[in-house]
Parts: sequence; C-alpha cells; structure tokens
Amino acid sequence: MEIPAKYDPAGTEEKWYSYWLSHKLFHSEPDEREPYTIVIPPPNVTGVLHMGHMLNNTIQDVLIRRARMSGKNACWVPGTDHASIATEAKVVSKLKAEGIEKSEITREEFLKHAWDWKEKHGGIILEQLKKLGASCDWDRTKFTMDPELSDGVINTFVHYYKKGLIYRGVRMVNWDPEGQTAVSDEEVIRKETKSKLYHLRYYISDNGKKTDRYIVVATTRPETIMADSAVCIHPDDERYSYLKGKKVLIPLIEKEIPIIQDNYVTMDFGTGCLKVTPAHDINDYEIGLRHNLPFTDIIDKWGRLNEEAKIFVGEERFEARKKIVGMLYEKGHMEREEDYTSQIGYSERTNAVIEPKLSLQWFMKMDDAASRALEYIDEDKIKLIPDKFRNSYRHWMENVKDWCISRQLWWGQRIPAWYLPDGSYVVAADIKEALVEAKKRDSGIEEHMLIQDPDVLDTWFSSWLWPISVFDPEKPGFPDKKPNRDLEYYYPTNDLVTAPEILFFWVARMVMAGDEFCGNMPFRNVYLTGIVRDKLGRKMSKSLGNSPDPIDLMKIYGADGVRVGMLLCSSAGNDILFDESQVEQGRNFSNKIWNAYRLVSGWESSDNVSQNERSATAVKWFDNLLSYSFTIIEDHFSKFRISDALMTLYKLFWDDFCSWYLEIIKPGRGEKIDIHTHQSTNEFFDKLLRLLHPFMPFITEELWQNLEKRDEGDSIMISCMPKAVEYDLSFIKKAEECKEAIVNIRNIRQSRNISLKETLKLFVTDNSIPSELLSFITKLVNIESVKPISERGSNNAGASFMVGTTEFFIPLDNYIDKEQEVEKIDAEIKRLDGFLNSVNKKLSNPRFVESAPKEVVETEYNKQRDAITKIEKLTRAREDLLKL
RNA sequence: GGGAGCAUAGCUCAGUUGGUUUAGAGCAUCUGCCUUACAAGCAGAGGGUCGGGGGUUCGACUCCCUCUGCUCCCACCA
Repeated sequence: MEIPAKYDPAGTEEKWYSYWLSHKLFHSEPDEREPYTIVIPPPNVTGVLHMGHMLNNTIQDVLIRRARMSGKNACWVPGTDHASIATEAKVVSKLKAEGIEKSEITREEFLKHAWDWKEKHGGIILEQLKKLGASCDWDRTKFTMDPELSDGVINTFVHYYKKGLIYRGVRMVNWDPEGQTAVSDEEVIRKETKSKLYHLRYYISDNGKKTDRYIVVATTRPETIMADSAVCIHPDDERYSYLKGKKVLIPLIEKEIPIIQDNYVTMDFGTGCLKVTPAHDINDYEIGLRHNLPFTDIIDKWGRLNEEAKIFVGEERFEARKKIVGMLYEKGHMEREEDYTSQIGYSERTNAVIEPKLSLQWFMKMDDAASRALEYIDEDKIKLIPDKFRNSYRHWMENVKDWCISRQLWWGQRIPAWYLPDGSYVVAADIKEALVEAKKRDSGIEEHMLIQDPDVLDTWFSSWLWPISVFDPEKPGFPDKKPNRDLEYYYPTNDLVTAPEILFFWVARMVMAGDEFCGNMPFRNVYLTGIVRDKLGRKMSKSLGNSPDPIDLMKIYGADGVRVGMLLCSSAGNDILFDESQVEQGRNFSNKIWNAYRLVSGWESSDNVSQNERSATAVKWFDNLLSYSFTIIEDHFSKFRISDALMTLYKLFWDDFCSWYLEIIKPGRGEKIDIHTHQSTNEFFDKLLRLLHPFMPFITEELWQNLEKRDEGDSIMISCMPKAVEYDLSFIKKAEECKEAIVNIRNIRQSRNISLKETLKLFVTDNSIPSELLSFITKLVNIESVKPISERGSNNAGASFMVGTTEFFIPLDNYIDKEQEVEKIDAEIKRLDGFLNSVNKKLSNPRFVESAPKEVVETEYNKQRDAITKIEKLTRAREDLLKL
C-alpha cells in the first residue's frame, strides 16, 4: 500500500476522536487505582476558543494523558461558567438588536431569552476543545448554573450568612449611569482624558460669616462642591498650619465645612488643599469614614444633580459642570483653570464615564478565610508553578478586602434574601424557609409579602466551589456532610492549570471554599501559564485583530502541530510570543514522524539475514539512550517543565532516532533487514510513539494502530508509558564521541569537496572508542577500514583531528593542501594554548589549590593534562605534515 | 505611589544550592545537496563574554550594591 509522503491530519483527527469517544476512553469512575484529577477552568459559556484556551487546555491534556498512561485513574472534568456580566451583556445587546430593551421586559422573560441563548451558543467552546484533542470526561460536563450547582451556591451563601460573615452595607461602586448598573472594577476601562484642573477659592468662615481670607482648592469636578464635607490639609503642611480648627464656606452655597487633616493629602500636588466629597470619590469616601464626615449624595442614578445639590438641580453632570464654572467665575471664586490630563474610568459596555456612587451591596468578610488560604501555600500543601507567584499571592491575602458579592444583574444566582414589609430581611435557602423565619418576627407575614433581593451573586461566588461542586454539588454549604463517592475519591484534585490574572479572583477563593467545606485544599499544584501575545508582544485581542483563529490553525497545521508549536515555546509563567512559524515547526515534526514510519513500515525482514555487529551496536546504543531519555523526561515533568520534556523528545526522535539510528541500520537498496533489528526498531518506534502521545495524540494513535494489529477498542492512550530501566551512561558518551568523529569526517569531506562515494581510510588511537561503535563510521561516512594509528606510516599526507583525547587521521594524498592543513592545526593549537593558559593560571594560584574542593582541583589537573596531550599530538601531526 | 519580576546568540528561551574542557538548545541565517522516508528534507558552518558599573570570593552568567531599560500586579493624585 502506498503511503503518501505528507501527513494529512484532517481525516485522522476526526476518526480517532470519535473512536476514543465511542469506546468511552475518556470516562472515569472511582476504582481502586490512584486517581489523577484536573478540573477545567470553566470557560465563559458564551466564549469562543482563543489562543489562550489552546495553550491552557493543551497543557491540561498533556498532563491528563500522561497520567492516564502511567496507570492512574485520570479524570478531567470539563464545563462552562455562566459568567454573569459577560453573558448578560451579550444577551442585552442581542435583544437590543431585535428591538427589545431589557428595561421593558420582566426578569422572567429576560432569563428565558438568556437560557435560550445559552442552549444555542453555550456548547461551542466545548466542541472546539474536542478538535484540539482534549480528553475530557464529557459525561461529567457541568455548568455553573446547573440547578444543583446553583443550589450549592445558595446554600453556601446561607452558610456564610449564618456564620456572620456575610453582611449588607453601603459601599462605593462603579456606577454606569447609562447602563443603570454597578459594574465591577474589571469592567472599568481607564483612559487618559484631557480635562481641566480648576482652582477654587474657599473663603474662611468666621462663625458662619464669610471673611476676606480664602484658601485655594484644586478640583477636576467643580460640580460636586455642593457635596463637600470638608477641606483637607496634610498635618505636616506648615503653610496651612494656621488653618487648623478653622472652617471654610463652600462657594455659591455658602455652606460651612470644617478643615481637617489627613496624611492622604499630597502636599505638593495642586495647592495642597483637597476638597473632600465622600459620596462622589472613592478616596474621599475613605477619608469621610476616618473623620466621620457627613455623606451628601447629590447625583442621581441618571447622572443628574438631585435636590441635595440645591443649585442646578436636574442638570446632567457635565452640563452642570459648565454652568457652575461660569457661575464660579462670575462670583469671584475661580482663581484659575489649567489643562490637565488624568485617567478617567469609562464603562466597558456603554463607554459612559463611570460615576463613583454609594450604594447598598452585599459583602463577605475575608480576613479569616484569607489567612487560612495563605497557610496552604506557606506550608507547601499547594505549590505554585512557577513559585515567584507566592509573593503576590501572599500580598493579596494579607491585604484582602471584604468581597462585594452582589451584582445588579439578572443572569446568575439570585441572592437568597427576602425583605419584609418593615424593611428588615431574612436569609434562607428558599422562600418557604424564608417565610418560617419571617413569621418568627411577625406572625402575620404571608408569602406574597416577601420580596426577594433583586441582585444576583458575583460569578466567582459560584466558580470558587467548582472543584467541589463538579463532583458533589450538595456539599457546598455543609462542611459536616459526608462527601459522596466521587468527591471522596477525586478530591483534592491534582493539578490546576490557569492564568495568573485570576490567581486571586479564582484560585485563592477556591482554596478558601475547599478549606471551609472539605477541610482540605482543592488541588496540589497550580500551574500558571503565561499570556499568549503576538510577535510584537501585544496581548492578543479581538479589537486588535491580531489573534489567529485556533480552529483555522488546526485545519492548516493539524491539531498535533498546533499543540507542539504552542508548547515548544511556553515555559510556566512566561508569556508566549506566538508566531505562526512555531506551529509550522510543529507540523513539520508531525511530518517527520510520519515519514519515519513510512521508511520503517517499508522494510522487509528475513530470517536468512543475520544481524551484523553495526546493527546490534546501534540497537544497544539506542536502547540505552531511550532509557536515559526517559529519566530526563520524567525529571522535566516532575518540575512541570513541559516544553523541555517535549524538546527532549523532539531531539530524541528527530536527531537520534531518525538521523542517527535509522541511518545506521537502514538496509541498502533492495536488501532485507535482519529480523532482530527489525523487531527492535519497531519496539523503539512503539515506545517513542507512546512517549509522544500526550503531546501529539492523533498522529501517534494513527501510527501506533498501523504499527501492528491491535484489538478493537485498544488504543495508545490506554497503553502504558515506557519506564526507564538501567542504562550505561558511559556507553552513551562513547557513542557521542563516535558521532563527533563522524561529523568531523563529514566536515573534512565537505570542505575538500570529497564526494561520499569516494571511500576513505581511517586511522585511530587504539582502545579509545569501542570497536563495535567504529562500525557506525564505516557505514555513515563511507570508510573502508579503521586501523590503529600506529599503522598509518609516516610518509602519507592527510587530515588529523581529535575527539576528546582520541586522535584520528585520514590519508588524503590526492586532496591535501599542505598549507591549509597546517593553518587548521595552528588555529586549533592556538585555541588550546589559550585554554591551557587559563587552566595553568588557576593551578598556579596556591589559594585555589588550597581552598577549592578536591574534585574541582582534580578536574583542573585533568583539563591541564588533556590540553597538553592534545597540543603534543597536534604538534607532531603538524611536523609530520611539514616533513612531506 | 506600593509590590513583584525580567535583562544570556538575529528571535524565543535553558543554564537546578558559585567550580565538569574559556556559555547550551530550538528557530532563523549562511554554504553544499532533488542521496532510493521526508526539500514540511539531508549534510556542514558561522554567531553571544552573559544590560552598564562596583563589590564579595581562590573562582561569578550564578551572591550583594548601584545605574539603565522593560514587563506585570495593586492603588491611583484631587
């Protein structure tokens, strides 16, 4: 059967993925084996696969496939996140496009649209993961808003509320006056914006009467002066020390406010006087709390001045600013204005300028949970890879703030709090229980009188339960409940692969929830991938259009090629600069494997051919090298150095297996191969495929199935990972010397234009390289005989070279250019002289010889001896040459 | 402003408690090859003194200080 010269991934990938699925090879159930578990960081249900997912999920698949082949019961749980804000935004804009405003429909109607939308588009990203080869246990697919997972979220809320850790309070939020909702900090885009810095005169008050002395306050928001509660100076600012204890009048409205002192003020910014507006600035809010100042809220949810403002009531905030500036000039309160550029927050969704606004939100106290979550890292129960992230993890845990868990949205788990007619509220898992609680306060309460809080919970309040709830959704909220069989078996999971950006949002909080409800950490290792950037180091984003579509890439280069391409250049925690040439390299590697198979599969073996010494030695060498490589790869994996493990394999396959081993044992044209070598080669191939399988699942399955007859349902993915047996490192090193000699000879041929067809003789120092290895030389560089150097005779010209301390000589009477030859030897001697010099310098330093460890001094003596020997030999070769 | 990190060949990165032949890899480059598995290939070669300066040490890419440049996280100046 003719095998095409190029590997075509398309059909292969489709075929084997459905084969794996139909034989349920990804599915895991608890059994007596050791479990190996990964829960996927659930992508947004509305998401589409991007390069970041590719990297992240490829790494997870490599880990899970390797574990599965190493005899573990491997379970990779997939799923999606409801992503309340992102999804709601998409649904809102989709409805808008259809002419439906969210404000015109009921909550129930909106949620129906949202669920419809989720059913339609929700599965896309998971389908895309299948193209990548992801070996997830799809039977276990979960969604953070599955009914039973949502119940767990509610129970968790009730649990923490009962513990006294959840409370309701006023806080400043990022208010989007256009979108009519609070948005999270992540949804605020800061943009450099040109504005003015106004210098305003605040007259000093004498018992409520305006004096003629004033101070100057700088502000960018003059329209908020009516909400001022104080003017603040730095306690150490001597310029203003006379103001201590005095009061000033707010311009225009002449309201008296105190002068206070706080370290927050920067003395050399503006005038050193700060107007404090606690209801409309986050920093002023903090100052207000510290100094117990009144909070005057003068801006309504539409961004207009309200009654509290007293003047310009009903004016839109920017319109009000213009008008008030005019009036300030008019009344002599404006000292001056200057151009000023600052970072202003805009809403990601509506592009409206964010208004800091006080509002009532739900919070969770974090200090205690955070300090316990920190212990898991401090005590090394959870390892971060790379561990440079420890510091930032610690920093965050030690400076944690209470968590604002309410969102003014509809898509998500609704806060289980019900308000009574008197304004008080009860918290309960459902309305029935809420009613029971409410009746305790007022027996006259009926169910219809209870009104549930309209807000939903922050998405992270459900995803922090993920490693628990995918196995046992009923566990969250109940620390004392016995875990079900799955949770008991799979938890704690092993490795979590995620991005450093969400180390705090998600990873740390999972640790807290795991500790709270399972009394244990949710995972042992956290592998933090970098960000995928483009060649120029820019983050890949839709708006820049610099992100290739992973699905297209897989079509062109094959899933295996893309996986290899991404992995080769991505060490943990480092960003990866993605360039299509990397993926090309991955594809080329697939093709190399394919062609190696083409070669080997075409061989015919025969009992009549006996194994020659050369083939036997090659088999022995590669067998040792394989074992040695296993240990190297094992070591890389133990340190999560996945790209190094892959590179080791890449070179093992391409260089050692293809370029050396196969070339050495390759039978001549039309010849048959001996049966032993053939068999060994197939075994090597089989082992290499198994080693490569976690990285390149598709091509390795295809070739493994072709290599010999397999039973239906058998698969490389459930075969076992080769293990290291003892190996002879010194033999591997001798083989390396032999390879080096071959490279030297090739170089000699090329630089003198000697065709490979021309047979040469070789003389070599006795007993330096085992003669069995010398047989490689005769084959690969067409050497007719290898003889001891003592037999070379003294009157033939040729080329000399050395490998280690072994001397080689090739007679080249017809090709020799004496001068050129001497030049080469001279250059080498010069290099060695320099080297010897540096060694001698060390050795002649008595303090080195005295204080350095014995082995180190010993090595230096060896270096010295070797260099001297080499120089002597080369000098002799030079003389011999000159004699001719 | 607070915190963390990085700086090694053209590019992307290794270099594991300072000492194993005067720094390694992959890619890219250059040269020669359509050699009967592969031109998505084969063979060979060139290329860095480890950001600058200072220090510790018998010895520094590796430890300390400093300067320069860059990146990320957090908080953001009225």
